[in-house]
Amino acid sequence: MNTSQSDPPRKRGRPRNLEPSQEYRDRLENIVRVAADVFQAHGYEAGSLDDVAAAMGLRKASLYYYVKRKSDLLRLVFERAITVALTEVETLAHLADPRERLAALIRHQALLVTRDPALFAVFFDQRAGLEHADLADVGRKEHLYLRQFILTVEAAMAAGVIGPGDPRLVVNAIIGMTSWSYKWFDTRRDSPETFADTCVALVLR
Amino acid sequence: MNTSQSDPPRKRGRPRNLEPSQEYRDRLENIVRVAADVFQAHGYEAGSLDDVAAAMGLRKASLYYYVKRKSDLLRLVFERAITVALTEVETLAHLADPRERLAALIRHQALLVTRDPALFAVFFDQRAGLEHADLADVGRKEHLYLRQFILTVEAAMAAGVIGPGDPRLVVNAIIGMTSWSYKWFDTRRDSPETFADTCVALVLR
DNA sequence: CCTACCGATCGGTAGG
DNA sequence: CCTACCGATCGGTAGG
Repeated sequence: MNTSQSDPPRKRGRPRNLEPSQEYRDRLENIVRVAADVFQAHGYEAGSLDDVAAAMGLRKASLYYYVKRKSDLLRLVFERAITVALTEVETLAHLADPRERLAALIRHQALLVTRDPALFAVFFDQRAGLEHADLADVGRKEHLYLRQFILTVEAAMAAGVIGPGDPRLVVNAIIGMTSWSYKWFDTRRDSPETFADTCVALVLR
Repeated sequence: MNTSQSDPPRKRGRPRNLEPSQEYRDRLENIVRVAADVFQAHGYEAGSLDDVAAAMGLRKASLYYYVKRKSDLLRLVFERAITVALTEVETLAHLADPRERLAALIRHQALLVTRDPALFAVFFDQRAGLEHADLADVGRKEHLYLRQFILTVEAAMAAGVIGPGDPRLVVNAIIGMTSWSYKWFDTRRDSPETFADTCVALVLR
């Protein structure tokens, strides 16, 4: 099969297209942003590739130059949300004081969602559209996130910073308090910082 | 137009089919229940009438014996949710003690959602599918509900039961804490009462 | 409550 | 990145 008779022991075949161009990556990033808006407005199943393409000034078939399937778009939206969510949370895990750590986690979660409500609307509501493997991947990463919360709430309970109770129920209550903001938060009118402070003050007296 | 020449001054024309039969109403209630499940699983737009009909052992066209349009099904799901939500809340409004009233509202909201998470999943996530007039109607009724919450939180702040802050933000935080349960609550494993107590204890120390 | 059917739209492919 | 097209499925109607 190797028709070339040259000797240099370099890689065989055509050199891989290692790096997609900057334009390609920028355009894909825009497509993902637009897809998040479409999936938020109509849901994943009902949000069509025609909608996404039209908002980008493209034809539907051209999207297949960037992704292989519709579900790739949803996966990319989720990857963006998870990346944003997980990067900071690992530094917060090292805060020693339970009260300080819990406050930082609540604050982080409130800021996260209120800074891009449309992105997290898809993250929270459109999980059913993910392929099986992608769903499992999201579940694993979310588990890491939740574990930090559980450990911190347990520490806060042990330190008497918050009252006793089932940590799982308390964590879900706190996550709900902050996450729910994607449904009502008005980026033009409300301040993420003020809301974050409100949530912290409500839980930590 | 009146071809009848008889004299008794009774109602003209064929007597109106005043009351739908009990079987009809039972069957419609089942259809609404099934529709809620379908709209929860696939979203309103993507959830098909074929899905609903199949789950009822009917053909799609037969659903049009019960409703005129697909959106009627969504409206009926919303009407059920709102009816359940609003009936009890008016009695709670008359509790004099701010602390007691706030505790009762939080408890009511937590029990409401955890007792039928699938129903409220549609109520909270599928609003975009409603016809314009139905959406306005839901908005009006929800406003009444929220006003009770705002007034109660303001009274609780004035009484020093909870810390100061923007009542709108605090109410949204509390509503989020309780409503979010539709996403994680497992009816077979978790107790609505325990969760309601947890929420009350988290806000009222 | 059924069979049969309509026009519109869907995700995806062929081939350039 | 395009035009042209595929089979499948959608909400809804005709007519019984």
